[in-house]
Amino acid sequence: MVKELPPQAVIVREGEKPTQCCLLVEGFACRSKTTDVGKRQILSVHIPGDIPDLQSLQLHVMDHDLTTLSRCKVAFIAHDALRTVTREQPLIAEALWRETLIDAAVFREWIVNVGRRPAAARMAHFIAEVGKRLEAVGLATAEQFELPMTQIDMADALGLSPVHVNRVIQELRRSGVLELRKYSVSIRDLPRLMEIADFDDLYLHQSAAL
Amino acid sequence: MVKELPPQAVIVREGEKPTQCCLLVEGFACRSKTTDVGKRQILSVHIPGDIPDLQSLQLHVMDHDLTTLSRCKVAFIAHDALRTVTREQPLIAEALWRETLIDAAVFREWIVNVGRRPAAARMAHFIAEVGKRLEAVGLATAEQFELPMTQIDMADALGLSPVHVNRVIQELRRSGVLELRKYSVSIRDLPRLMEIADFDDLYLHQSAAL
DNA sequence: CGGTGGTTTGATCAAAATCAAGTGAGGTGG
DNA sequence: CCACCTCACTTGATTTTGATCAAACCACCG
Repeated sequence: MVKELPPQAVIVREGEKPTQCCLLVEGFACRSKTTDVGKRQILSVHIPGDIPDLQSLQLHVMDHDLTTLSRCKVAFIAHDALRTVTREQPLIAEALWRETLIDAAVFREWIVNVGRRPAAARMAHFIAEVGKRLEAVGLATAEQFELPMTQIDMADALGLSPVHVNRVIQELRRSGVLELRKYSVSIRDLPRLMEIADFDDLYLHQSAAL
Repeated sequence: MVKELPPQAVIVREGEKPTQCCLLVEGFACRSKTTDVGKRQILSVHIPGDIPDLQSLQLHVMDHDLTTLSRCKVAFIAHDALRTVTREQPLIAEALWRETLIDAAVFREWIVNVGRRPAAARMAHFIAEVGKRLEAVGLATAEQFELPMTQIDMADALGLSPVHVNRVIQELRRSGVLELRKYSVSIRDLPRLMEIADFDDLYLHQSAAL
């Protein structure tokens, strides 16, 4: 079952117990949590081909929200159906398991990003990651892609304030590393970006298995 | 195959391709990454019963280090053996998959912790989490347990400087929330700690499935 | 046109980092 | 047995990074 969703639409909310998973067919989505005091943290950004709530197949209650960033086309797959397949086809189960493990690897890198890198590096790392992932699924080059996030969204992804995000972007622009305007990224100096970002794509586990 | 390891022993290192998983039988271990500029970030802390490198069964190259914190007893399980079991017993595969998904849920919470919570809340959250998890496996109460980490280790887990960790601990001590000395934690005011921490154990997914 | 949401700018403030010394408890070797 | 070393913890002073506050600015839109 395929559905069109507008930007900022909640797909699943923390506390819910979904009976289906959501395959992102078109558009961008993100997972997030909000603290006590109303501060939001984005946990991951998702692109077409991702199943951002695949974990709900085994973890019955959502511990975070899943929201669209842009207009999205999503396909819903019933847990029952998925479970039938995975029980009969262990290799498919393993492939899906692997997907969730890559997800976890990205979370780990985000912990490092937010915990130990200064603001500019955080920003650079985030951009580099999204570019790499889009490139891997053939949706863009690593140097040029759409990114339908406001500076406020990026702030929530990077654990920074929106004002500071704005300043970091300007700094990266001024130093000729990248352009970043209205939902679109152009990387001018990829090697430099990677260096600022301390980026190593190992954690994306994109190389063919084994 | 069971092995005794001293504190600070590397179990697996980033870049390696292990052929076995490690079940922690006794002691504490942690996963970590180190940036460019030599800053370490601890990604998770592991207690007896955990299989901290279970992901290596499907993700062939380690994207982080796994190290002991205290003296540990670890059992190694060959990937081959594990794979045989999981292919024949889908329910076991699912249980292991579920474990890795809880792992991921903890990573998500750590992103929030490090990205959006002030230092005292970070500390409190970390302590609350470890207590809860130890309690769940019957190794301690949530109020009183051993925690073989130096303040430097905690700094690396929380994305803070060691000096600041020290000050935060003193503040929590002074306000009667907890004692924290020489590898041992005593929580004096658990409700208050939970409140400071903005702690909700939902993300640990400890309640019986479904 | 006026509203609204996102971006930009400047000024000020606060949290946490860094720097620099000291303290103190084990552990080791002379 | 004691001097000494090391490592963790502590303290104070200072600096830095990034947050907050407040106000424009600017497009796009109904």
